[in-house]
Amino acid sequence: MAYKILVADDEAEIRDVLRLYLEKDGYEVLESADGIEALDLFKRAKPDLAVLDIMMPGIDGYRVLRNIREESNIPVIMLSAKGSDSDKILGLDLGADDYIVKPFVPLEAVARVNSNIRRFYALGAGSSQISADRELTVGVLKLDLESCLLYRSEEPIELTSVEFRIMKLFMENPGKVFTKQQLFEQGWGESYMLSDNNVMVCISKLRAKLDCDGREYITTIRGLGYRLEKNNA
Amino acid sequence: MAYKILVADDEAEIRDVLRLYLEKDGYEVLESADGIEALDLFKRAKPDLAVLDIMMPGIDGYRVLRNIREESNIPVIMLSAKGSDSDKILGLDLGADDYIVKPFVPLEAVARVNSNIRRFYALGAGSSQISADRELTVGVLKLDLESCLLYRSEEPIELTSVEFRIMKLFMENPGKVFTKQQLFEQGWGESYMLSDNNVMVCISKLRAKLDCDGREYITTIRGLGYRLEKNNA
DNA sequence: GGTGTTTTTAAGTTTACGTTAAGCTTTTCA
DNA sequence: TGAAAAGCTTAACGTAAACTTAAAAACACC
Repeated sequence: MAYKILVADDEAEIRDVLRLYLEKDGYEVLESADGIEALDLFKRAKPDLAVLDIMMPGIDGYRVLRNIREESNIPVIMLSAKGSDSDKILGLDLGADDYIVKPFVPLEAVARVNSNIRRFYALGAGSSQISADRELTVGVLKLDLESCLLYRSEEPIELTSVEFRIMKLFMENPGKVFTKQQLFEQGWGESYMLSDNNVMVCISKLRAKLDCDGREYITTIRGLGYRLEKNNA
Repeated sequence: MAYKILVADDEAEIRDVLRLYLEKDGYEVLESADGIEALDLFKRAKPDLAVLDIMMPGIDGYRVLRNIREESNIPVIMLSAKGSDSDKILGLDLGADDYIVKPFVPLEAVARVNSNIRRFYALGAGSSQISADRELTVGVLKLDLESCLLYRSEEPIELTSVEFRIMKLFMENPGKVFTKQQLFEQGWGESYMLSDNNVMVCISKLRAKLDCDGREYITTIRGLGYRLEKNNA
């Protein structure tokens, strides 16, 4: 389920920009134009993170923060117009987790939201550390996902980042055939493969690293793709 | 038999994250949402280690800690919202073994649990050592957490604060690859990395300090990050 | 408030990875 | 049997990433 982000700022423009960017990143955005509305929304909707402007009519951002902190530890990012350090310190002392100075680059704001969500909930897209095991084993091959090292019966083999991602896919699905297109997407993170030669070179290098001769580990299925053998020697 | 870890926090999210990570590491997890429940569970289930949030409804973490200490020396790790050092000192004075500041990186929490379990139960079960680890050792490298000095086979090396935090992360997870983003968060305590050059300069300085030549200690994995070698000379 | 240290910034250099291309090998099917 | 297609391998190359250095800025400690 999408994380809910509470955005409190009296300027509609800021709210719009943040909404645009945050929704593009898959967040659900709740807006409020002042502190009272923000607190109300916080209590009703239970957002997962709050972005609070400091200067708002009615209740200012600090007081919203204090109120939030009385009952929750969710990440709170403060927004401030002036860049004076005293603001920063005050905000962080009151329990804010991060700080953005206006005017800001939208991408920075989104990066900070992402990062705080990731830190606090540790479930963000891309960090598959939770669901993933720490190592994968197929026959005598073992891939250590922490050190990014491949072992062939205890002997360590250094991999490049592309090789690592491809080996990971293979070892998560031993015995399964992957097309060059699939391997390309996994290794390069892009979908437009202008030539399949890249993949072939990579497989070639991998085979050289894995195996002095023969082809015991990665089998070619002509016309289809490649497969990591389940029961390797 | 699996070690039993008592996790007491009023936020379900925190409990969930900790449960997920701890069970991944083979622990049995007992949850409680407030202090009363925590004490009850402590008496009934006899956990091997407790993680206690300080701010809980009803009985707070400090009082739970005091109650536990009246009859047991098991390792206790306190959880506190981003905070003042006085909290930290109070907790440690009351007999806590370690301290985690929210928001925390789950992996750090697990590392601390591991470390406290190892220390307390490794040599002669239940030996009454209460103080936390004060040094980390990886091969010939030793990091003294009190003096913030790094030793390479007895030879002391001065570190700056950023270098220290990064070395600490490395040495708590020897062999593990960290991205520049992760190193930045650890070293600078901030989430938004404007440029990765900082991290590279820091690694460069560290390598210069560690090692007159070569690259035996910190390895670059291009496209992924850096790794402290487990078995350094 | 001045001085020494740490961190940031910026620019120039180096390096290693992925790309490309060309020639080779294997497989398939007329 | 042989030609075409698919796959393989190698080595040179270009480039983006990583590295290094020095100077500027920020910071911390007297």
